[in-house]
Amino acid sequence: MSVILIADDEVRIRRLVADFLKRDGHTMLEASNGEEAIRLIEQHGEIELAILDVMMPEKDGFSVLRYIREQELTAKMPVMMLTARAEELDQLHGLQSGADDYVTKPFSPLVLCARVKNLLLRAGKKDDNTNKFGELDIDEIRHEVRVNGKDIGLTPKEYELMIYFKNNRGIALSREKILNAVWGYDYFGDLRTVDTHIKKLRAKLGEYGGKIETVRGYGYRFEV
Amino acid sequence: MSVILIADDEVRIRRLVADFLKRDGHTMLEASNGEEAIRLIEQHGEIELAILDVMMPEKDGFSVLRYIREQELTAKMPVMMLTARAEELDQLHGLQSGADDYVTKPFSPLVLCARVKNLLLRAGKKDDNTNKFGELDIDEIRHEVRVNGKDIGLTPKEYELMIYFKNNRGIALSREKILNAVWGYDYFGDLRTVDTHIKKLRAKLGEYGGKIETVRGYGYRFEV
DNA sequence: AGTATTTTGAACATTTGGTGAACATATCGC
DNA sequence: GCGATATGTTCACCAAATGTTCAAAATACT
Repeated sequence: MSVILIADDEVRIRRLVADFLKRDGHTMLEASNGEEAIRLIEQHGEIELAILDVMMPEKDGFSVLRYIREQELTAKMPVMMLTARAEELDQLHGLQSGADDYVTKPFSPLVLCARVKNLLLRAGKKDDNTNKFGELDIDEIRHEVRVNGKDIGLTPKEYELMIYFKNNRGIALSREKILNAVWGYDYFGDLRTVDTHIKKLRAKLGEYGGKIETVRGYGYRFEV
Repeated sequence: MSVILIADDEVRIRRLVADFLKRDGHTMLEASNGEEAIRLIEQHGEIELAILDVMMPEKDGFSVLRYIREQELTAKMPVMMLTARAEELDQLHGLQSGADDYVTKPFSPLVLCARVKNLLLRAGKKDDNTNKFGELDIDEIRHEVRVNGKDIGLTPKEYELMIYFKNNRGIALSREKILNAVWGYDYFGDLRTVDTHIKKLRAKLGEYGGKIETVRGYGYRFEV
C-alpha cells in the first residue's frame, strides 16, 4: 500500500523488517547507510515513511533525519528511528530530534509492523483509492486494470507504469522521472524505452489510451 | 529550480557540488577560475547564487566577489565562499568581504546543500511560485500555460521562453541574454530567432501578448 | 532444459518544431 | 519627410522529437 524506506547497515535487520512489511502489502526500499538512504529519498519521489537506524556508516540516522526535515518536499514524512540500546532513547527525546517514533533493538517484528501502521494512519495516509475513471478501473487489490469491466492484461512493467501515472495524474512527468520511479534509480537504460511501453500501454487502454498525453519536449502526462 | 554558479579550480570539488545541487533540481554552471566565472556571469543573465572558491588561478574568489558587488545587476546576488582552511575564516569576516555565507573545506555536501537552500530562501528566490497573472496561468506542474483556463499549446521553446520571462518579469532582457538563457550559453544562432519566437508566443498569449513589451534597441520585457 | 512471455533498444516512419532569409512595417535622428 | 536602422511577419526547408515495428535478449514459467 505504501512505499517505505528502511535504512540499516545490518543486513539481517533490514531483511527482517522488509519481509514483514512486504507481507503487509508495502513496497520496500532498502539502504545500507545514510548516504544511500538520502540518495533513495532524492530519487524516489513518493516515499511515505522512513525507518532509520541511528548508527550507520557514512551518515547516521540523525543526519538523514535532519536532511528529511530540511527538504520542503519531505519535511512532513513520518520517520521512525531504530536504536540499539535503551539508554539512547532518553537522549533522543532530549534532543527533540523530530522523529515521529522510536523503537529499540531488539524488537518484535510484529510490534514494529503495528507501529508502522499507526504512523501511516496518523499521517492521514491519503487513501488515494480513486482508481476508477469512467470505465477505466485500476484495481490494486486484484492487481489488474479493467476497461469496460474487462481485464486488459497488462504486463508487470505496464502495470507499474499505470500505477505511477495514476499516482501522479495531472502532472507532467519527464522520461527520466518515469525511469527513476518505475525502473528504479539505478537503472541506466535508454530513455526511449519509456516510449515503447507507453505505446503498448496506450494500445491496451483502448479508448482510454488518449488519456496518456504527450508533453512534447518533456515527457508524458496522465489525464483524468 | 535555480541557476547556480560554482567556481573552483579543483574538478573533484566542482563535480561534487554540482552533482549534489543538480539533484536538488538546480541548474549548474561551472567555472574553473575567476575569469571564467566572470565571463559566465556576464553571459548568463539569471544566475541566482554564486559559490566561489577563495583560491583560484587567474582571479581569486575575492576578485570575483568584488566584481559581482560592483555590477548593479548582480550586486544583490547571494554569494557563498569556499575556503580551504578554518583559519582563513576569521580573516574573511574581518575583511567584511560582503559574502553571504562561508563554508570551509572539507565540507559535507549535504550541509552545503542545506546552506544553499537557506541562502536562496533568504534571497526570496524560492517562493517565486507566482504563476498566475489575471487569467494568465503558468502551470509548471502540468507543464502548460493557460489563458482564460484554456491551454494555449506552447511548443517546447515557447514554453521555456515563457518560464524565463516569468522568472525575470519587469526586467529588460537583451536578445543575447535570452539566447543564452533559453537556448543555452553554447548556442550560436541568429539573434533574430528570438524575435520569431516572441511573435509566436505573443500570438498564442492572445490578449496577454502585449505583456511582452519591446524594449527598442535592446530586447524585450515581460510586464505584469 | 525448454518454452512462453516480457523487455529492450535499434531502425525506420511520421509528426512537429526551429530556424533564418526575405520582405514589410515601424521608429528614430536629422 | 527621408534615409537608416530596428522590429514585425511570413514561410519553406531542415532538424528534432515522438510514434511504431520488430527481432534479439532477458526473464519467468513449467
